[in-house]
Amino acid sequence: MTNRLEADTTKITEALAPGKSRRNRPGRIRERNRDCILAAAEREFALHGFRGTTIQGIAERAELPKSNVLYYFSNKKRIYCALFDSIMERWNAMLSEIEPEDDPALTLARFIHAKVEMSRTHPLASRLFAMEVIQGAPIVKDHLRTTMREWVRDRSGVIQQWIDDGRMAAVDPVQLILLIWSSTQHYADFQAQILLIENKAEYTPEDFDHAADFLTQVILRGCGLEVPSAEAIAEAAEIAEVQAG
Amino acid sequence: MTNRLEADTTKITEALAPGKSRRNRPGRIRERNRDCILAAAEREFALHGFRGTTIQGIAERAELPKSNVLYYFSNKKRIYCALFDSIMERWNAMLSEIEPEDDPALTLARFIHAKVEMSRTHPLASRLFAMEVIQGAPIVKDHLRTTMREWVRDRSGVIQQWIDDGRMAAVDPVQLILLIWSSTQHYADFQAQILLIENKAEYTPEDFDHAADFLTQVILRGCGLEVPSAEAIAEAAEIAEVQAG
DNA sequence: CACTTTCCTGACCATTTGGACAAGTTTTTA
DNA sequence: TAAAAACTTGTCCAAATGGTCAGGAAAGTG
Repeated sequence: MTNRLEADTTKITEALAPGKSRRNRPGRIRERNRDCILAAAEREFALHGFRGTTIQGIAERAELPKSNVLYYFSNKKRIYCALFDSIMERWNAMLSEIEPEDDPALTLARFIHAKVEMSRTHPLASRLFAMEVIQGAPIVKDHLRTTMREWVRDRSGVIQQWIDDGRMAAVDPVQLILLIWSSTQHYADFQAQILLIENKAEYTPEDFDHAADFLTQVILRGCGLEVPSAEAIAEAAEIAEVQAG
Repeated sequence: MTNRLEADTTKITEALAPGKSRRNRPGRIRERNRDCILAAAEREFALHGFRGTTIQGIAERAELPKSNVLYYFSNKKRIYCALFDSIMERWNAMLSEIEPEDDPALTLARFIHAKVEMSRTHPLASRLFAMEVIQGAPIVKDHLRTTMREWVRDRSGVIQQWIDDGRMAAVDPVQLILLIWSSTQHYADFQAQILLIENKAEYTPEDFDHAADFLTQVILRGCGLEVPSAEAIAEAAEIAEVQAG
């Protein structure tokens, strides 16, 4: 009954205490329930937005009493913020550095594929982010103004260098990043529309591959670049993963 | 005190009764208030989604008592639906027909420009639509399954014909339409993100022109098409407008 | 002008909301 | 194993919600 206000700080026990079995490690209950609540909240918030989501709704989806949810997160906003913390962290992890020496075509192709993959594996996070931004980004405003702005500045600098070196057509680098961002995001955010138009009940894994290939083709060609082979892209992605891991 | 339930049908008096002055034409109060409520509702729904929007909030923005709002629209859902009726109508009006004989480059360029223009003139409608689709399109589901599917089928048929005739590169026509849709929509829906990244308080009119030109360049080139001059695009748009009017 | 229709709105209501809290149970620790 | 810490949850509450309704004001009509 003690730590009510600080109850929603992340990762109390970072590493397992030595000698404790995994099953009985302290904090495991907290971890399990937090994860469960966050998963439920992600669905609810992505479905109804911040104001439209009720704690009761989250609780029901998590199959916990409302009071229990409020034990772990002192109020609705904290749940919402906790979600964005983990979403932003994940994005930062994915969006790797690029260097002027890198190959433009391979780098862009890899970025497109990674972003589509993100839409496939984390569609709810994508929709949640979309909702937040549509509503004026009240929570992630700071993050966009700082981290993401910097991220875009760095990347567009490298792209501009590629252009100056004559390695690709002269297109506005920021616009190019926005184009890749929006067209890839779209598969997660507008899933309902796409499925209805294509008369399908669900995406198949190939849908994402096709989408990524299509986007790579059109955008790279649009930038005056040769489209690398699928193998080359996959290979580049693997190298990047090894470097990151 | 009579027509409470049918109060929210559109356009009671289609034409002005002859001999009536415009100021005193019956139904003018209804029309004015309905418009006012719908404008307020558009902002609120685009900002908070369906569940997150309150009638009280709409009423306050429209500077009317809540009861008055409920006099014109018997419940929240009716307001929401009325909005989508007008949005869909506007879109249908904009999205003109295309023929296999048309020039691919000019037609696509015009479509991109028209869509960006839509993001500029009706950003709230765009965001409202985005919210609706993210939430699974509960209201516009039918429209997407019928009208919009047909629309995409027709267009992609023509594009496929262009490809078969060797007039453009072989790209998936449906994916192409989705790409144009998403990249143009993005400027309205993710306005907050773009402005924060570009460190601006507001869009300038040129921002939209730049965006449209950029997208035209990259997408058309990506489809193996020559990019028409800005004048040619503007001219084609005017001709289309005359034909539509 | 009288009378009908349309418009307006304050008062009201059942339900839901976010959240506080106390009294309990379970788990961890010394 | 007993005390401490962590966890659980039913109960409660004030405020907000969607929506009703009756009764009055204004506008339109013959």
